Amino acid sequence: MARTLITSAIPYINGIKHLGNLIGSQLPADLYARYLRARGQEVLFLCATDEHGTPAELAAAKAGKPVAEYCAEMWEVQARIAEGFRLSFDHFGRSSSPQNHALTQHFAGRLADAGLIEEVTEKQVYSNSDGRFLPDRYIEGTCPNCGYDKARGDQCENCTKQLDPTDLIEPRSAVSGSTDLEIRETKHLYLRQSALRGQLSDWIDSKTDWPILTTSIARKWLNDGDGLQDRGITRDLDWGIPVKRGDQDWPGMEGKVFYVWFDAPIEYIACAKEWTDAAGRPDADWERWWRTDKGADDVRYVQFMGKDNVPFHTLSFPATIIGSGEPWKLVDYIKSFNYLNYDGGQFSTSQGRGVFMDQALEILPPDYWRWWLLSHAPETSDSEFTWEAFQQDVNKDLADVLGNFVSRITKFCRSKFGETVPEGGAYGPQEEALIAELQTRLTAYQAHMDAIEIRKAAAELRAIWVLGNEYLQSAAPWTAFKDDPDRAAAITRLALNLIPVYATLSAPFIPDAAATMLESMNAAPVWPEDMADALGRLPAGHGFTVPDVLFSKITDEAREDWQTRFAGVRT
RNA sequence: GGGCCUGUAGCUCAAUUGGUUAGAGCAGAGCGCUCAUAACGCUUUGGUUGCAGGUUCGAGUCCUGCCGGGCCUACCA
Repeated sequence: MARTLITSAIPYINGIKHLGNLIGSQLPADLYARYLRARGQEVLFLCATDEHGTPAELAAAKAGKPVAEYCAEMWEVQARIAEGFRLSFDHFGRSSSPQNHALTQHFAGRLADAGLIEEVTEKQVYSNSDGRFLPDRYIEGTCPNCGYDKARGDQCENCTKQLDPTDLIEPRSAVSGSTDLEIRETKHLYLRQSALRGQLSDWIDSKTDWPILTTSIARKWLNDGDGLQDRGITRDLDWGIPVKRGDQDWPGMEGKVFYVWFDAPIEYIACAKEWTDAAGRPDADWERWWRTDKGADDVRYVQFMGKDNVPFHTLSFPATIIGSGEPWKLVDYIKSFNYLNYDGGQFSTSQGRGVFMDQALEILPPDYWRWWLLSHAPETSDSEFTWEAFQQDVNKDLADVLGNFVSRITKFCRSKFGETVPEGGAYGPQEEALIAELQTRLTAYQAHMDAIEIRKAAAELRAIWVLGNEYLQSAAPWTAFKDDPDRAAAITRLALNLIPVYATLSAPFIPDAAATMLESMNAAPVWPEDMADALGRLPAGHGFTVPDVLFSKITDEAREDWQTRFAGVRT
């Protein structure tokens, strides 16, 4: 059986993510995982929280909590919200897990043994009053170029000039505002990515089926200037994975931790071990997904991420894996996304602009969000969320086209034949034409889903829903019932059979509604490989119940209310 | 500054990689139906494909320039 390993970019720990983050990786990954499972594939779908780094420490300090405690709490919050959106992770891990500590240290040791680690002494800005080294962008000051007084140490946002922290006039800590800064020497480990440039370049060149967005970003980094640069993989922080060489201490690196971008992708692997450890299962059970020498050579590995994550997934992480010299699974396909904007601007976590995942679930069930976000996934360019479009699209697609179809045929049947699939009549030319059309569209739908063309798949699915309404309109069982009840029975029987088919096909997008549809029809989710077959599955005499309204509509009042409520900044 | 992406109907997006008359959904207009969540179906109005050149028998698609939007630019993650 085909096997697919799916990972979603792991969300950072410092707060609740917004809808732009959701559609950028977790939601499309979930769609694909659910689809492949429905097609009978064995799937391992992993995600986790990304917990290390300066922002996590600062967020914890702001919350007045030890960073470990803060992260544990935020992991709970994110895990609960993920459940709320029905994200079907096989395991939702933590980059701070013991498994990731051990594995990250293991990789560092292997890379060092391979001669791919270099120790570099460099100068960093240290803030005495904050008691910490500060990353360049956490230093603020006046731009020497344009005079902007909130320029960051890496770049001035006003004139876009790239800066060094020492360029700033009157530099201060962005954390505390303190000007008590000094330059200190510190030693760090660098991953010699430049030594792997040829291998990485060949590997990227072999990925001819990848989106141009993905490969062009990778090539830019490979070829820009002097080519791929070596990268520091350690930091002077308290919170993180202590620098070790395998299980040995690393002389001279005491008190330092690995850089978050070094350990975060490794968590994709460690997460699989967390998954089997939690169930008390042997390592072989996760290694068959990750080690090509232990059964993973037939696994297809697909990653989902926003475009900002592409360099780390196309270069840094593969450099870690290739450099280790061990037979770990490399990614086979990367699906990357552009950004979702909010009502004319960007969603912003730091500015609290837009709709956040917890708020979204407070006002509407997950299927509404899933459908709209997925059917508008920013695949080719940035896309935009507006409340008007959201209301209009969701009401039309979910309530009018799909929900009302289920409602009209179940209620028609109940009033004329009772809550039982009616007996009598036979499928004729009209039914054959419908089945042929469904089969054609099903093939297209599957092709789009296989190719992870999400918007196209959503459009095709919607077209499949529309076929049900077209059929009812032209077959008009309410007319036939008057002088040919057998004919009306056959039409009704077919239309009722559409419900479990629609539920099964729609489940990756709208799992809750799909479950309700199946439950009300007393049916099981069976993928309709053959439409004629699938539409005969509910036989005459099969009992069902008319479901409650599947999707109630978003009223103008509610939309206006939300529009106002989410216009400002989250407090 | 450099690199990459992008610009198609009022809105959101297609267009088999250079091939006939540029297509869908929504919104608008008209008609039909009465099973249904005032839902559904049919028909229909919208286009100098950002602008200006060029290559070609043929350009939304390729080339050049310009204009607009976006992303990245290696210590945020």
